[in-house]
Order: sequence, then C-alpha cells, then structure tokens
Amino acid sequence: MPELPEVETVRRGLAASVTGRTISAVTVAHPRAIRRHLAGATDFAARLAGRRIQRVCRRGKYLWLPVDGDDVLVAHLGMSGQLLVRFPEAADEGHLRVRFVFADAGTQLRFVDQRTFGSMAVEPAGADGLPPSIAHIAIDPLDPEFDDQAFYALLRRRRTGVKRALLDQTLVSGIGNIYADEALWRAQLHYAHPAETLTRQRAARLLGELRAVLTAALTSGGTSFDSVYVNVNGHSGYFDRSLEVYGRAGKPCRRCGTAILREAFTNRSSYRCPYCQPAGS
DNA sequence: CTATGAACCTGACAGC
DNA sequence: TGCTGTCAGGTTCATA
Repeated sequence: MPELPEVETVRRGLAASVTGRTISAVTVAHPRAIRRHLAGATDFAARLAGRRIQRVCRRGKYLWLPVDGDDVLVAHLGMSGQLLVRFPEAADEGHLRVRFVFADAGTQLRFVDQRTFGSMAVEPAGADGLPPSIAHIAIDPLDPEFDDQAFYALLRRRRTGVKRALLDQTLVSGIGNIYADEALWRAQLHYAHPAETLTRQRAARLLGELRAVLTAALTSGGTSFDSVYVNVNGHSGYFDRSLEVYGRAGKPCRRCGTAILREAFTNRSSYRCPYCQPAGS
C-alpha cells in the first residue's frame, strides 16, 4: 500500500491489534518477501520468536515495530503489500508471504503481497530508535518534528522539477504519484516548475496543500481503486471519490471545467489541468 | 548532483 | 476464446 495516508491507516490498525502481543512463530512462505533480511528466513523467524511487539511506528511509507530486546521489524509495502489481521481458520490468501502467529491472541498477522515489491527485515535499532536501513528517509510532512523552513531551503537547492523533488523520499517522505499530483493541482503548480525558483510563498502554499490532502485522505482511510489497498481488516478507503486530478484524464477539472491531461512522467503518468496548471506555472 | 531507463513481479483490462 | 500490449499508490541501481 503506497502512500502516507494508506500506510498510516495500516499503522493505526496494527497499533490497535498487535501492540503488546508476543510472537510465537513466524513462517516465511516466499523468500523474496524478506530479501532485505540478508541472513535469510530461518534467522528472520528466530529473531522474532518469543519477542513482544512494543509499538508500531511509521516514517513516510515505512513501518517498523520495535520488539523486546533492541531489534525492530521493518516493513515496506511496496506497490501491493498488505498487512492483515486474520483468524487462523481464515483461508490463506493467494499471495500470503509471511505469517506471524501470536502466543497471546486469537488472530494472526499476515503479510500478503501480490507483486512482491514490498519486503520485511529484522535489524537492531539505531541509537535514535530508528531502523538504520531507513536512516536515509526524510521526515514526513505530518510529523510534528517536520521543519518547514528547512524544507523550503532544501527544496530550492534542488535543480529539478517540483514533482520530482516531492517524490524524492530523501527530501520529504510519504508522497507518491497520487498525492503529488493532487497537491500540485491544489497549489496550481505545473509538475516541471523548477524547484529552485519557487518563492517561499508558493513553497509554503504547496506544503500546506500537501498536508491538507494527506490529512483529508487519512480521514477517509486512504485511496483505493480496487481491493489491493486495504487496511488490516481488508477494507478499502474511499478517498478515490475525492481525487481532483489523479486518474481523471479527459474529465472536466473541478475548478475550471477544462479536460484533465495525462502525460508521461518518469515511466509513469502525471495528471494536471492545462488551464489551472499551464507550463511555466 | 541530476536524469533517464530498466529492473524487480503479478494481474487486470483493452483491443484485435 | 485467446493473444498481445499497456498499465498500476514504489524503490533501487546502473548508465549518461
């Protein structure tokens, strides 16, 4: 599950259902799902068995679960990963990759991932409590520690288009293709606007719109066009109904009525209103 | 440093 | 009913 609102929805679900639980057994059904755990499946399972989950944390699109001892279980959902809380008798999902059984609960945690771009790993926590493997990931805009002024300065130092900058998880995290396009539409910015020439006012407007759209999506439980993006109970969010540009090629802009444009961008798609977000804007 | 493309996978869908 | 091509909320690496 991709972007910040969807991952945060999963984090909240996990926090409510697995915090304080002790893992009794871990089964890795597909080695690719733990490819970032270099020591392999046996070691992965052994390092979690008998450990109690203390919390469920998130930065950007990454989740991590500190367990007793000094280890953390790090997870990234990639494009199609799901973390599901299921009763043991529920049939295995077709793309079940890792199963966590608890000693003290009637449910299991299952990592299901069709495309296997997601992955999990266990590692020792860093000095700051963050998993070392995500030290390169910037803080996200909903984090209370986010420094707006520092963000403007870093943004204007980039010699690239503003959307590219937003998608760079080392500059600001949690934003993907949907919410980048939505925030740019709200801020009336063209995706190729050079980051270095953004005025402070426009950068502030953009950051404000980013926070607004991420927060609104979170309230709806995230964006979901199909059953791939679901919370821990397997239910979809409904923010797709509130999207202004993403996926709306040819449909009228909700602000001016002009047909929304879809253009190739970095091996994927970018959506914009040609009137509200013309080249150069 | 930035930019591009490809790679990693599976499945859904459109068009022929 | 196939088949082929295209596309998908991400990250990372190699090559210019």
